Amino acid sequence: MTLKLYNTLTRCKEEFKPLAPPLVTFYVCGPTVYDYIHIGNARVFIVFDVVRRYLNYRGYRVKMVQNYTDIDDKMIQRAREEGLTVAELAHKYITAYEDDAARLRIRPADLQPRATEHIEPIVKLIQRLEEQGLAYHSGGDVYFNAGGFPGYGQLSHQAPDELLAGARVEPGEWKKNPLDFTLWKGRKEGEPAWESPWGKGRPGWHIECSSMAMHYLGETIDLHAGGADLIFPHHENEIAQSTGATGKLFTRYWLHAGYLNIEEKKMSKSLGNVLTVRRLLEEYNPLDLRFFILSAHYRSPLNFSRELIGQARAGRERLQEFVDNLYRALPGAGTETTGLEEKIRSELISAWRRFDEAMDDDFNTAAAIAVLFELAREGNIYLQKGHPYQRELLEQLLNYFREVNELFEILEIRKPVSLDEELRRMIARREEARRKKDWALADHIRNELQARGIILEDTPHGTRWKHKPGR
RNA sequence: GGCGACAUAGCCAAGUGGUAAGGCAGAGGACUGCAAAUCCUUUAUCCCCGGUUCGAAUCCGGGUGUCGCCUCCA
Repeated sequence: MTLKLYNTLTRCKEEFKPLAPPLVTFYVCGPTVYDYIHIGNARVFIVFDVVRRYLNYRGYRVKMVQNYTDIDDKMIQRAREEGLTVAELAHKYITAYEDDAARLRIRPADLQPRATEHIEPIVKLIQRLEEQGLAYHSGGDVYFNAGGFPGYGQLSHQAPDELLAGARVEPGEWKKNPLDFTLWKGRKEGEPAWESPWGKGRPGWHIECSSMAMHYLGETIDLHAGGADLIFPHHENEIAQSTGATGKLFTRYWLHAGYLNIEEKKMSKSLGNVLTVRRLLEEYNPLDLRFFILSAHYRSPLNFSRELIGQARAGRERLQEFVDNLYRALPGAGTETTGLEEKIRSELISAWRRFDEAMDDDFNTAAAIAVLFELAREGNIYLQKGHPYQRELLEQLLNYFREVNELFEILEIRKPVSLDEELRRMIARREEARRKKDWALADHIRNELQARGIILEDTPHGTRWKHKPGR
Protein backbone atom coordinates (compact mmCIF):
# COMPACT_ATOMS: atom_id res chain seq x y z
CA MET A 1 0.00 0.00 0.00
CA THR A 2 1.23 3.41 -0.79
CA LEU A 3 0.39 6.66 0.90
CA LYS A 4 -0.89 9.33 -1.41
CA LEU A 5 -1.30 12.94 -0.53
CA TYR A 6 -2.52 16.03 -2.28
CA ASN A 7 0.26 18.49 -2.98
CA THR A 8 -0.92 22.07 -3.33
CA LEU A 9 2.12 22.83 -5.46
CA THR A 10 1.25 20.32 -8.19
CA ARG A 11 -2.48 20.20 -7.52
CA CYS A 12 -2.30 16.43 -7.71
CA LYS A 13 -2.45 13.50 -5.38
CA GLU A 14 1.06 12.15 -5.32
CA GLU A 15 2.70 9.11 -3.86
CA PHE A 16 4.52 10.14 -0.72
CA LYS A 17 8.23 9.48 -0.94
CA PRO A 18 10.22 11.23 1.76
CA LEU A 19 13.71 12.37 0.94
CA ALA A 20 15.46 10.14 3.46
CA PRO A 21 13.08 7.49 4.75
CA PRO A 22 12.22 6.55 7.38
CA LEU A 23 12.84 10.16 8.39
CA VAL A 24 10.10 12.63 7.49
CA THR A 25 10.71 16.32 8.05
CA PHE A 26 7.53 18.21 8.72
CA TYR A 27 7.02 21.93 9.32
CA VAL A 28 3.69 23.36 10.41
CA CYS A 29 3.06 27.09 10.57
CA GLY A 30 2.09 27.73 14.16
CA PRO A 31 0.11 30.49 15.79
CA THR A 32 0.92 34.16 16.06
CA VAL A 33 0.62 34.43 19.79
CA TYR A 34 -1.33 37.67 20.07
CA ASP A 35 -4.65 36.12 21.10
CA TYR A 36 -6.32 32.88 22.12
CA ILE A 37 -6.52 30.38 19.29
CA HIS A 38 -9.86 29.89 17.59
CA ILE A 39 -11.56 26.77 16.33
CA GLY A 40 -10.21 27.34 12.81
CA ASN A 41 -6.66 27.31 14.14
CA ALA A 42 -7.56 24.23 16.10
CA ARG A 43 -8.66 22.44 12.96
CA VAL A 44 -5.25 22.95 11.39
CA PHE A 45 -3.34 21.80 14.44
CA ILE A 46 -5.59 18.79 15.06
CA VAL A 47 -5.53 17.66 11.46
CA PHE A 48 -1.77 17.89 11.03
CA ASP A 49 -1.17 16.28 14.40
CA VAL A 50 -3.23 13.35 13.11
CA VAL A 51 -1.19 13.36 9.90
CA ARG A 52 1.95 13.16 11.94
CA ARG A 53 0.58 10.37 14.09
CA TYR A 54 -0.46 8.43 11.02
CA LEU A 55 2.99 8.79 9.49
CA ASN A 56 4.44 7.40 12.70
CA TYR A 57 1.93 4.58 12.57
CA ARG A 58 3.08 3.82 9.03
CA GLY A 59 6.60 3.42 10.30
CA TYR A 60 8.07 6.79 9.50
CA ARG A 61 10.13 8.69 12.00
CA VAL A 62 8.65 12.15 11.89
CA LYS A 63 10.56 15.21 12.96
CA MET A 64 7.96 17.91 13.36
CA VAL A 65 8.57 21.60 13.90
CA GLN A 66 5.85 24.10 14.67
CA ASN A 67 6.82 27.69 15.28
CA TYR A 68 5.46 30.46 17.42
CA THR A 69 5.35 33.83 15.72
CA ASP A 70 6.11 36.05 18.67
CA ILE A 71 7.02 39.30 16.94
CA ASP A 72 5.06 41.13 14.25
CA ASP A 73 2.71 44.09 13.79
CA LYS A 74 -0.22 42.36 15.44
CA MET A 75 1.90 41.44 18.44
CA ILE A 76 3.06 45.01 18.86
CA GLN A 77 -0.41 46.46 18.52
CA ARG A 78 -1.98 43.97 20.87
CA ALA A 79 0.74 44.42 23.47
CA ARG A 80 -0.06 48.12 23.53
CA GLU A 81 -3.75 47.40 23.93
CA GLU A 82 -3.19 45.03 26.80
CA GLY A 83 -0.53 47.20 28.42
CA LEU A 84 2.09 44.48 28.22
CA THR A 85 5.48 44.21 26.63
CA VAL A 86 5.61 42.10 23.49
CA ALA A 87 7.55 39.46 25.40
CA GLU A 88 4.94 39.38 28.16
CA LEU A 89 2.17 39.11 25.61
CA ALA A 90 3.95 36.23 23.90
CA HIS A 91 4.42 34.43 27.17
CA LYS A 92 0.77 34.86 28.05
CA TYR A 93 -0.57 33.47 24.79
CA ILE A 94 2.02 30.73 24.38
CA THR A 95 0.96 29.46 27.77
CA ALA A 96 -2.67 29.75 26.70
CA TYR A 97 -1.92 27.90 23.46
CA GLU A 98 -0.20 25.07 25.26
CA ASP A 99 -3.14 24.79 27.59
CA ASP A 100 -5.77 24.82 24.83
CA ALA A 101 -3.80 22.42 22.66
CA ALA A 102 -3.36 19.99 25.52
CA ARG A 103 -7.06 20.01 26.27
CA LEU A 104 -7.73 19.30 22.58
CA ARG A 105 -5.26 16.39 22.84
CA ILE A 106 -2.95 17.96 20.29
CA ARG A 107 0.51 16.56 20.90
CA PRO A 108 3.24 19.17 20.88
CA ALA A 109 5.59 19.21 17.91
CA ASP A 110 9.08 17.91 18.53
CA LEU A 111 10.38 21.46 18.40
CA GLN A 112 8.45 24.68 18.93
CA PRO A 113 10.87 27.47 18.13
CA ARG A 114 10.10 31.16 18.52
CA ALA A 115 11.01 33.78 15.98
CA THR A 116 12.63 36.05 18.55
CA GLU A 117 15.02 33.28 19.55
CA HIS A 118 16.25 32.88 15.98
CA ILE A 119 17.27 36.34 14.97
CA GLU A 120 20.76 35.24 14.03
CA PRO A 121 19.81 32.58 11.45
CA ILE A 122 17.17 34.95 10.13
CA VAL A 123 19.73 37.69 9.60
CA LYS A 124 22.08 35.23 7.91
CA LEU A 125 19.36 34.10 5.55
CA ILE A 126 18.60 37.70 4.58
CA GLN A 127 22.31 38.21 3.92
CA ARG A 128 22.32 35.22 1.61
CA LEU A 129 19.42 36.76 -0.26
CA GLU A 130 21.34 40.00 -0.56
CA GLU A 131 24.25 38.07 -2.05
CA GLN A 132 21.88 36.58 -4.60
CA GLY A 133 20.59 40.01 -5.51
CA LEU A 134 17.17 39.13 -4.20
CA ALA A 135 17.07 41.59 -1.34
CA TYR A 136 17.47 45.32 -1.21
CA HIS A 137 17.75 47.92 1.50
CA SER A 138 15.30 50.76 1.22
CA GLY A 139 14.11 53.40 3.67
CA GLY A 140 15.47 51.52 6.68
CA ASP A 141 13.79 48.25 5.71
CA VAL A 142 15.00 45.27 3.72
CA TYR A 143 12.73 43.90 1.02
CA PHE A 144 12.62 40.76 -1.06
CA ASN A 145 12.80 41.40 -4.76
CA ALA A 146 9.93 39.23 -5.98
CA GLY A 147 10.55 40.06 -9.61
CA GLY A 148 14.05 38.60 -9.30
CA PHE A 149 12.73 35.15 -8.44
CA PRO A 150 11.50 33.43 -11.62
CA GLY A 151 9.26 30.91 -9.88
CA TYR A 152 7.22 33.53 -8.06
CA GLY A 153 3.55 32.52 -8.10
CA GLN A 154 4.17 28.79 -8.49
CA LEU A 155 2.29 27.76 -5.36
CA SER A 156 -0.73 30.00 -5.78
CA HIS A 157 -0.64 29.33 -9.53
CA GLN A 158 -0.80 32.95 -10.44
CA ALA A 159 1.39 34.80 -12.87
CA PRO A 160 3.15 37.72 -11.18
CA ASP A 161 1.31 40.29 -13.27
CA GLU A 162 -2.00 38.79 -12.20
CA LEU A 163 -1.01 38.98 -8.58
CA LEU A 164 0.04 42.53 -9.20
CA ALA A 165 -3.51 43.54 -10.07
CA GLY A 166 -4.62 43.16 -6.48
CA ALA A 167 -1.40 44.11 -4.77
CA ARG A 168 -1.15 47.17 -2.59
CA VAL A 169 1.60 49.17 -1.05
CA GLU A 170 0.95 50.33 2.47
CA PRO A 171 1.82 53.92 3.29
CA GLY A 172 5.26 54.15 4.80
CA GLU A 173 6.65 51.25 2.80
CA TRP A 174 9.56 51.65 0.46
CA LYS A 175 8.98 48.76 -1.93
CA LYS A 176 10.16 49.04 -5.49
CA ASN A 177 7.49 46.64 -6.63
CA PRO A 178 4.13 45.92 -5.00
CA LEU A 179 4.83 42.19 -4.84
CA ASP A 180 8.01 42.72 -2.86
CA PHE A 181 7.71 41.96 0.81
CA THR A 182 9.52 42.83 3.98
CA LEU A 183 12.42 40.75 5.17
CA TRP A 184 13.58 43.11 7.88
CA LYS A 185 11.70 46.06 9.34
CA GLY A 186 13.65 49.03 10.62
CA ARG A 187 13.00 49.95 14.23
CA LYS A 188 10.29 52.43 15.08
CA GLU A 189 9.98 54.24 18.39
CA GLY A 190 8.80 51.97 21.19
CA GLU A 191 9.12 48.74 19.26
CA PRO A 192 11.25 45.75 20.18
CA ALA A 193 14.34 45.57 18.02
CA TRP A 194 17.44 43.48 17.44
CA GLU A 195 20.84 44.38 16.03
CA SER A 196 21.46 43.67 12.36
CA PRO A 197 23.74 44.79 9.52
CA TRP A 198 20.91 47.12 8.47
CA GLY A 199 20.54 48.69 11.88
CA LYS A 200 18.13 47.86 14.65
CA GLY A 201 14.91 46.23 13.63
CA ARG A 202 12.88 43.05 13.53
CA PRO A 203 12.25 40.21 11.11
CA GLY A 204 9.38 40.20 8.62
CA TRP A 205 6.69 37.57 8.97
CA HIS A 206 7.63 35.21 6.16
CA ILE A 207 11.37 35.00 6.72
CA GLU A 208 11.08 33.47 10.18
CA CYS A 209 9.38 30.36 8.84
CA SER A 210 11.87 29.88 6.02
CA SER A 211 14.70 30.34 8.44
CA MET A 212 13.44 28.10 11.22
CA ALA A 213 12.28 25.38 8.84
CA MET A 214 15.68 25.18 7.18
CA HIS A 215 17.54 25.64 10.45
CA TYR A 216 15.97 22.57 12.04
CA LEU A 217 14.96 20.44 9.09
CA GLY A 218 17.43 21.19 6.30
CA GLU A 219 17.24 23.13 3.07
CA THR A 220 14.76 20.71 1.53
CA ILE A 221 11.97 19.52 3.78
CA ASP A 222 9.39 16.84 3.12
CA LEU A 223 6.14 18.31 4.36
CA HIS A 224 5.03 21.86 5.00
CA ALA A 225 1.53 22.56 6.23
CA GLY A 226 -0.85 25.28 7.29
CA GLY A 227 -4.28 26.73 6.68
CA ALA A 228 -5.39 27.33 3.11
CA ASP A 229 -5.15 31.07 3.58
CA LEU A 230 -1.40 30.77 3.99
CA ILE A 231 -0.95 29.65 0.39
CA PHE A 232 -0.70 33.26 -0.65
CA PRO A 233 1.27 35.19 0.27
CA HIS A 234 2.92 33.41 3.18
CA HIS A 235 3.93 30.11 1.66
CA GLU A 236 4.52 31.62 -1.76
CA ASN A 237 6.98 33.97 -0.11
CA GLU A 238 8.60 31.21 1.87
CA ILE A 239 9.35 29.37 -1.36
CA ALA A 240 10.77 32.51 -2.93
CA GLN A 241 13.01 33.21 0.04
CA SER A 242 14.19 29.69 0.62
CA THR A 243 14.76 28.56 -2.91
CA GLY A 244 16.04 32.03 -3.72
CA ALA A 245 18.75 31.65 -1.11
CA THR A 246 19.67 27.99 -1.58
CA GLY A 247 18.79 27.27 -5.19
CA LYS A 248 17.18 24.08 -3.89
CA LEU A 249 13.64 22.81 -3.76
CA PHE A 250 12.35 24.01 -0.39
CA THR A 251 9.32 21.84 0.33
CA ARG A 252 8.50 18.60 -1.42
CA TYR A 253 4.83 18.38 -0.46
CA TRP A 254 2.62 21.28 0.55
CA LEU A 255 -0.46 20.43 2.60
CA HIS A 256 -3.24 22.91 3.28
CA ALA A 257 -6.28 22.52 5.49
CA GLY A 258 -9.64 23.93 4.40
CA TYR A 259 -11.43 26.72 6.18
CA LEU A 260 -13.69 26.29 9.10
CA ASN A 261 -16.69 28.57 8.74
CA ILE A 262 -19.17 29.66 11.36
CA GLU A 263 -22.80 29.37 10.33
CA GLU A 264 -21.78 29.46 6.66
CA LYS A 265 -19.66 32.56 7.15
CA LYS A 266 -15.96 33.02 7.34
CA MET A 267 -14.71 33.68 10.80
CA SER A 268 -13.50 37.23 11.16
CA LYS A 269 -13.04 39.85 13.75
CA SER A 270 -15.23 42.25 11.83
CA LEU A 271 -18.17 39.84 11.81
CA GLY A 272 -17.60 39.23 15.49
CA ASN A 273 -18.00 35.49 15.01
CA VAL A 274 -14.59 34.30 16.08
CA LEU A 275 -14.98 31.30 18.35
CA THR A 276 -12.03 30.70 20.60
CA VAL A 277 -11.14 27.21 21.69
CA ARG A 278 -11.18 28.48 25.23
CA ARG A 279 -14.78 29.54 24.92
CA LEU A 280 -15.88 26.36 23.14
CA LEU A 281 -14.31 24.14 25.74
CA GLU A 282 -16.59 25.66 28.35
CA GLU A 283 -19.47 24.20 26.43
CA TYR A 284 -18.24 21.18 24.51
CA ASN A 285 -16.32 18.03 25.16
CA PRO A 286 -12.92 18.27 23.44
CA LEU A 287 -13.35 14.79 22.01
CA ASP A 288 -16.58 15.89 20.34
CA LEU A 289 -14.71 18.78 18.76
CA ARG A 290 -12.01 16.43 17.50
CA PHE A 291 -14.57 13.99 16.17
CA PHE A 292 -16.42 16.79 14.43
CA ILE A 293 -13.26 18.05 12.76
CA LEU A 294 -12.09 14.60 11.71
CA SER A 295 -15.51 13.65 10.34
CA ALA A 296 -14.82 15.75 7.25
CA HIS A 297 -11.87 15.54 4.89
CA TYR A 298 -9.15 17.98 5.96
CA ARG A 299 -9.16 19.90 2.69
CA SER A 300 -12.93 20.47 2.55
CA PRO A 301 -14.49 23.59 3.91
CA LEU A 302 -16.19 22.70 7.16
CA ASN A 303 -19.11 24.53 8.66
CA PHE A 304 -19.41 24.93 12.39
CA SER A 305 -22.70 25.22 14.19
CA ARG A 306 -24.27 24.10 17.41
CA GLU A 307 -26.44 21.61 15.53
CA LEU A 308 -23.50 20.05 13.72
CA ILE A 309 -21.57 19.58 16.92
CA GLY A 310 -24.68 17.92 18.33
CA GLN A 311 -24.69 15.49 15.44
CA ALA A 312 -21.01 14.79 15.94
CA ARG A 313 -21.51 14.19 19.64
CA ALA A 314 -24.30 11.68 19.02
CA GLY A 315 -22.14 9.80 16.56
CA ARG A 316 -19.09 9.81 18.76
CA GLU A 317 -21.11 8.56 21.71
CA ARG A 318 -22.14 5.57 19.68
CA LEU A 319 -18.51 4.55 19.28
CA GLN A 320 -17.77 5.43 22.89
CA GLU A 321 -20.71 3.30 23.99
CA PHE A 322 -19.36 0.35 22.04
CA VAL A 323 -15.92 0.57 23.60
CA ASP A 324 -17.42 0.95 27.07
CA ASN A 325 -19.62 -2.07 26.47
CA LEU A 326 -16.63 -4.13 25.44
CA TYR A 327 -15.03 -3.29 28.75
CA ARG A 328 -18.17 -4.10 30.64
CA ALA A 329 -18.42 -7.46 28.93
CA LEU A 330 -14.84 -8.37 29.77
CA PRO A 331 -15.19 -9.55 33.41
CA GLY A 332 -17.63 -12.33 32.51
CA ALA A 333 -15.81 -13.43 29.37
CA GLY A 334 -13.84 -16.65 29.09
CA THR A 335 -12.70 -19.18 26.57
CA GLU A 336 -16.09 -20.43 25.46
CA THR A 337 -17.00 -19.75 21.86
CA THR A 338 -20.32 -19.43 20.16
CA GLY A 339 -19.20 -19.82 16.57
CA LEU A 340 -19.67 -16.13 15.90
CA GLU A 341 -16.07 -15.27 16.68
CA GLU A 342 -14.57 -16.09 13.31
CA LYS A 343 -17.04 -13.82 11.53
CA ILE A 344 -16.24 -10.91 13.82
CA ARG A 345 -12.53 -11.58 13.55
CA SER A 346 -12.67 -11.38 9.77
CA GLU A 347 -14.64 -8.13 10.09
CA LEU A 348 -11.87 -6.82 12.28
CA ILE A 349 -9.21 -7.72 9.75
CA SER A 350 -11.25 -6.14 6.98
CA ALA A 351 -11.78 -2.98 9.00
CA TRP A 352 -8.09 -2.74 9.66
CA ARG A 353 -7.30 -2.91 5.97
CA ARG A 354 -10.03 -0.49 4.92
CA PHE A 355 -9.10 2.00 7.62
CA ASP A 356 -5.50 2.07 6.39
CA GLU A 357 -6.62 2.36 2.79
CA ALA A 358 -8.77 5.35 3.66
CA MET A 359 -5.94 7.06 5.50
CA ASP A 360 -3.48 6.23 2.73
CA ASP A 361 -5.74 8.14 0.38
CA ASP A 362 -4.77 11.66 1.38
CA PHE A 363 -5.71 11.12 5.03
CA ASN A 364 -9.39 10.42 4.45
CA THR A 365 -10.41 10.51 8.10
CA ALA A 366 -14.12 10.64 7.21
CA ALA A 367 -13.96 7.32 5.38
CA ALA A 368 -11.78 5.88 8.13
CA ILE A 369 -14.35 6.81 10.77
CA ALA A 370 -17.07 5.14 8.69
CA VAL A 371 -15.04 1.92 8.92
CA LEU A 372 -15.06 2.22 12.70
CA PHE A 373 -18.84 2.55 12.71
CA GLU A 374 -19.19 -0.58 10.63
CA LEU A 375 -16.88 -2.49 12.92
CA ALA A 376 -18.79 -1.24 15.94
CA ARG A 377 -22.01 -2.54 14.44
CA GLU A 378 -20.50 -6.00 13.94
CA GLY A 379 -19.09 -5.86 17.43
CA ASN A 380 -22.47 -4.90 18.85
CA ILE A 381 -24.02 -7.89 17.15
CA TYR A 382 -21.49 -10.03 18.95
CA LEU A 383 -22.21 -8.36 22.27
CA GLN A 384 -25.87 -9.04 21.64
CA LYS A 385 -25.58 -12.66 20.54
CA GLY A 386 -22.19 -13.90 21.62
CA HIS A 387 -22.75 -14.24 25.36
CA PRO A 388 -20.86 -15.32 27.46
CA TYR A 389 -18.18 -13.96 25.09
CA GLN A 390 -14.69 -15.04 24.23
CA ARG A 391 -12.26 -12.89 26.15
CA GLU A 392 -9.61 -13.06 23.45
CA LEU A 393 -11.94 -11.56 20.86
CA LEU A 394 -13.12 -8.77 23.15
CA GLU A 395 -9.51 -7.90 23.81
CA GLN A 396 -8.66 -7.92 20.12
CA LEU A 397 -11.48 -5.49 19.42
CA LEU A 398 -10.47 -3.33 22.32
CA ASN A 399 -6.85 -3.35 21.25
CA TYR A 400 -7.81 -2.31 17.76
CA PHE A 401 -9.85 0.59 18.99
CA ARG A 402 -7.03 1.52 21.30
CA GLU A 403 -4.62 1.56 18.38
CA VAL A 404 -6.90 3.61 16.16
CA ASN A 405 -7.55 5.97 19.00
CA GLU A 406 -3.83 6.60 19.25
CA LEU A 407 -4.27 8.24 15.85
CA PHE A 408 -7.57 10.09 16.19
CA GLU A 409 -8.00 10.37 19.93
CA ILE A 410 -11.76 10.66 19.74
CA LEU A 411 -12.60 8.15 22.48
CA GLU A 412 -11.86 7.56 26.12
CA ILE A 413 -10.60 4.01 26.26
CA ARG A 414 -10.40 3.05 29.88
CA LYS A 415 -11.80 0.65 32.36
CA PRO A 416 -15.00 1.83 33.97
CA VAL A 417 -14.32 3.11 37.46
CA SER A 418 -16.15 1.43 40.29
CA LEU A 419 -19.03 3.13 42.03
CA ASP A 420 -18.97 4.14 45.63
CA GLU A 421 -20.60 1.99 48.24
CA GLU A 422 -23.82 4.00 48.55
CA LEU A 423 -24.60 3.93 44.84
CA ARG A 424 -23.78 0.24 44.62
CA ARG A 425 -26.25 -0.40 47.43
CA MET A 426 -28.93 1.58 45.61
CA ILE A 427 -28.45 -0.53 42.50
CA ALA A 428 -28.68 -3.69 44.60
CA ARG A 429 -31.90 -2.45 46.21
CA ARG A 430 -33.36 -1.79 42.79
CA GLU A 431 -32.40 -5.29 41.67
CA GLU A 432 -34.25 -6.62 44.68
CA ALA A 433 -37.29 -4.48 43.85
CA ARG A 434 -37.25 -5.71 40.26
CA ARG A 435 -37.16 -9.29 41.42
CA LYS A 436 -40.28 -8.57 43.47
CA LYS A 437 -41.75 -6.76 40.45
CA ASP A 438 -42.05 -3.62 42.53
CA TRP A 439 -41.69 -1.44 39.43
CA ALA A 440 -42.59 1.76 41.24
CA LEU A 441 -39.70 1.40 43.67
CA ALA A 442 -37.33 0.20 40.94
CA ASP A 443 -38.13 3.18 38.75
CA HIS A 444 -37.87 5.53 41.68
CA ILE A 445 -34.36 4.33 42.44
CA ARG A 446 -33.45 4.51 38.78
CA ASN A 447 -34.58 8.14 38.64
CA GLU A 448 -32.72 8.89 41.81
CA LEU A 449 -29.52 7.51 40.30
CA GLN A 450 -30.07 9.38 37.09
CA ALA A 451 -30.29 12.62 39.00
CA ARG A 452 -26.84 11.75 40.34
CA GLY A 453 -25.49 11.16 36.85
CA ILE A 454 -25.79 7.38 36.73
CA ILE A 455 -27.72 5.73 33.92
CA LEU A 456 -28.88 2.15 34.33
CA GLU A 457 -29.35 -0.31 31.51
CA ASP A 458 -31.03 -3.67 32.08
CA THR A 459 -29.58 -6.25 29.74
CA PRO A 460 -30.49 -9.94 29.46
CA HIS A 461 -27.27 -10.63 31.34
CA GLY A 462 -27.84 -8.26 34.20
CA THR A 463 -28.09 -4.59 34.95
CA ARG A 464 -25.19 -2.35 34.04
CA TRP A 465 -24.55 1.30 34.73
CA LYS A 466 -22.77 4.17 33.11
CA HIS A 467 -22.09 7.80 33.76
CA LYS A 468 -24.31 10.23 31.97
CA PRO A 469 -22.32 11.45 28.94
CA GLY A 470 -20.69 14.79 29.68
CA ARG A 471 -21.92 17.88 27.89
C1' G B 1 -11.14 41.46 -13.63
C1' G B 2 -7.53 37.03 -12.72
C1' C B 3 -7.03 32.15 -10.25
C1' G B 4 -9.44 28.24 -7.79
C1' A B 5 -12.77 25.09 -4.99
C1' C B 6 -17.37 23.13 -4.21
C1' A B 7 -22.72 21.55 -5.53
C1' U B 8 -24.48 13.71 -3.26
C1' A B 9 -31.19 12.05 1.04
C1' G B 10 -34.39 16.53 6.25
C1' C B 11 -29.01 17.54 8.18
C1' C B 12 -23.61 16.14 8.00
C1' A B 13 -20.46 13.39 4.82
C1' A B 14 -17.36 9.43 1.76
C1' G B 15 -17.18 7.94 -3.09
C1' U B 16 -13.05 10.29 -9.75
C1' G B 17 -16.00 5.24 -15.28
C1' G B 18 -19.54 -0.46 -13.84
C1' U B 19 -26.20 1.24 -11.76
C1' A B 20 -24.83 5.40 -4.54
C1' A B 21 -20.10 4.11 2.31
C1' G B 22 -20.96 5.92 7.10
C1' G B 23 -23.20 9.12 10.82
C1' C B 24 -27.28 12.33 12.84
C1' A B 25 -32.52 13.02 12.74
C1' G B 26 -37.41 10.57 11.41
C1' A B 27 -40.72 6.16 10.71
C1' G B 28 -41.72 0.92 11.57
C1' G B 29 -40.16 -3.61 13.99
C1' A B 30 -37.25 -7.00 17.56
C1' C B 31 -35.56 -7.06 22.67
C1' U B 32 -37.40 -4.78 27.65
C1' G B 33 -42.09 -4.64 33.25
C1' C B 34 -41.11 0.38 31.28
C1' A B 35 -36.79 2.60 29.70
C1' A B 36 -31.79 2.71 27.96
C1' A B 37 -28.37 0.45 24.88
C1' U B 38 -28.31 -2.69 20.68
C1' C B 39 -29.96 -5.04 16.20
C1' C B 40 -33.25 -5.29 11.73
C1' U B 41 -36.18 -2.63 7.99
C1' U B 42 -37.01 2.12 5.68
C1' U B 43 -35.87 7.37 3.03
C1' A B 44 -31.31 9.85 -3.17
C1' U B 45 -34.27 11.19 -10.89
C1' C B 46 -25.94 12.29 -7.16
C1' C B 47 -27.70 21.26 -9.26
C1' C B 48 -29.38 21.86 -14.76
C1' C B 49 -28.52 21.07 -20.22
C1' G B 50 -25.65 18.83 -23.89
C1' G B 51 -21.53 15.40 -25.27
C1' U B 52 -17.88 11.06 -24.96
C1' U B 53 -18.69 5.80 -23.59
C1' C B 54 -21.53 -0.69 -23.98
C1' G B 55 -21.80 1.98 -19.26
C1' A B 56 -20.88 8.62 -15.79
C1' A B 57 -22.27 11.18 -9.34
C1' U B 58 -17.50 10.23 -11.46
C1' C B 59 -14.60 12.36 -17.98
C1' C B 60 -15.52 16.82 -21.61
C1' G B 61 -18.34 21.43 -22.97
C1' G B 62 -21.99 25.04 -21.53
C1' G B 63 -25.15 27.00 -17.75
C1' U B 64 -26.82 28.13 -12.61
C1' G B 65 -25.61 28.63 -7.55
C1' U B 66 -22.36 28.90 -3.16
C1' C B 67 -17.67 29.88 -1.27
C1' G B 68 -12.47 31.12 -1.21
C1' C B 69 -7.74 33.48 -2.72
C1' C B 70 -5.63 37.72 -5.34
C1' U B 71 -4.95 42.53 1.25
C1' C B 72 -3.57 40.88 7.75
C1' C B 73 -5.81 36.12 8.39
C1' A B 74 -5.35 29.05 10.19
